[in-house]
Amino acid sequence: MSRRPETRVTVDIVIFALREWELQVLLIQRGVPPFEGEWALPGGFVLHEESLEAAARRELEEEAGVRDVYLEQLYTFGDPDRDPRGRVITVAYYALLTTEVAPLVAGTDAGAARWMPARTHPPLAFDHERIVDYALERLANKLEYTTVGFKLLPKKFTLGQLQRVYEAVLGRPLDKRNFRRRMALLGVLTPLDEWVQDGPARPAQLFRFSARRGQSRTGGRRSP
Amino acid sequence: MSRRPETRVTVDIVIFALREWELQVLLIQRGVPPFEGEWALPGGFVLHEESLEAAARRELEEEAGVRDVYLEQLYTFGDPDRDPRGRVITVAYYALLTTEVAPLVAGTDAGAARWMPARTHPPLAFDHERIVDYALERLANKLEYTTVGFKLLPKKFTLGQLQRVYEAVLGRPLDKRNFRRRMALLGVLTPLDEWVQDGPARPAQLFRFSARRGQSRTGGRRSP
DNA sequence: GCAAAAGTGTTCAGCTTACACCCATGG
DNA sequence: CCATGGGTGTAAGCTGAACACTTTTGC
Repeated sequence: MSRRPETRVTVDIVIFALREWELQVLLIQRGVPPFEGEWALPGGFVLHEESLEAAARRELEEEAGVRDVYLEQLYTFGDPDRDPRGRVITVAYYALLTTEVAPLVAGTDAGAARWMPARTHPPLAFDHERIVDYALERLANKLEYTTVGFKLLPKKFTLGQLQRVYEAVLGRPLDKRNFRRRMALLGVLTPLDEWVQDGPARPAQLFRFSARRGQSRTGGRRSP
Repeated sequence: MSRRPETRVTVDIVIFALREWELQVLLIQRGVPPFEGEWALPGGFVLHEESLEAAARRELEEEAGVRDVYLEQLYTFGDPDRDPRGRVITVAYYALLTTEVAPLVAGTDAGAARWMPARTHPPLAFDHERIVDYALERLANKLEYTTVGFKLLPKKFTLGQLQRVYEAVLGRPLDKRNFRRRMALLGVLTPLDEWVQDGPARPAQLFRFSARRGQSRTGGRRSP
């Protein structure tokens, strides 16, 4: 009885976080062939009885040690030759880590896992470059018509920090007054009675995000 | 040696076309269990050596008899219990048929394949309702910032027909003058020296679509 | 006092929306 | 002559982009 060649399904995750106000992605250095020694996205096989999102969340916990983060399906890549080991179809996700949980990620700067700038990183294994590029594009687009941006910040933040998030993701500077007006118009910012200092300058007011009922464009669907 | 339970991958396609200026989808009546006798999306298993898009195009040809149509990946559905036969992950696509090729589709009104209104159709097998709903939502969104709408029309069309496409997809009436100005501003309409009559009324000028170089938002990516 | 970031309004252009009438044709 | 869809302009409101100075603090 000839065994049919098997198709396997993986999830790969583009994990974004801000580090020193730069948008970075978490990459893993491969310890085994193929692409041994090269950098790749965290990911792994989908277990038989788990949903795709559950697989992605399991990998997030196993490889980055985080849970309850923003996660969204990106695209499914299935070219027959994308993995030299055989037929592997991957469902790509992207995740957004708040600045509170990002530092907790294992191997932050040593070991097999490492944060790298999202736009300038070493060549990646498999077709992972394409996946990162697409995730960047999706994230930048969603920033314009949703409130995903807040998922990269801590619970309390200043308007300057919020603007730096937008600038880091979009990759271009924004006008301070226009930006603040636009955010105010969104109606999702609650000012707090707290002020903090960022540098040797005037203290800035803290705000928190509060999604509006009925218009919770909190970042789009997790699944349709 | 215990055989690991296998995960299989399918593609399912929401095939849209306009019929009598109504947005319809092509459905297949299942001849075998599960869901025997119920309506479902056309689709099938991904072969071992073909890409996901190739699988979708093969199904389009096998089940609808069409090729060279607009096709875009939608989302991947992978809940463990979405198919009673076992673990089946499906990569959903949607396709847009021009009014020229739509009538050629097999079993147009008899047999196992049938066009049904996209918004009011019988209950569907598996999780196919969700897929159709999501495809409708995606299509309506893309109509607003791309030129996918033209993919549902013949090469030559009148402005009235173009407007009916938009109204059918968006599900609401549009203002004629505003619509025509907006289309003109897009700069993708080439007027022809031909006029046709739609009904017992004044003849309408024909136009053709011509994508502009450098801004070919022709409907978005087929793959990132 | 100087460097650094916070905070704050106005103007202009372009786009979207609302809205009504005459025209050409077939029956 | 009437029903049907084709074709056309204008005014008001809204949105996005450009743009500069004062304030508060640490050093």
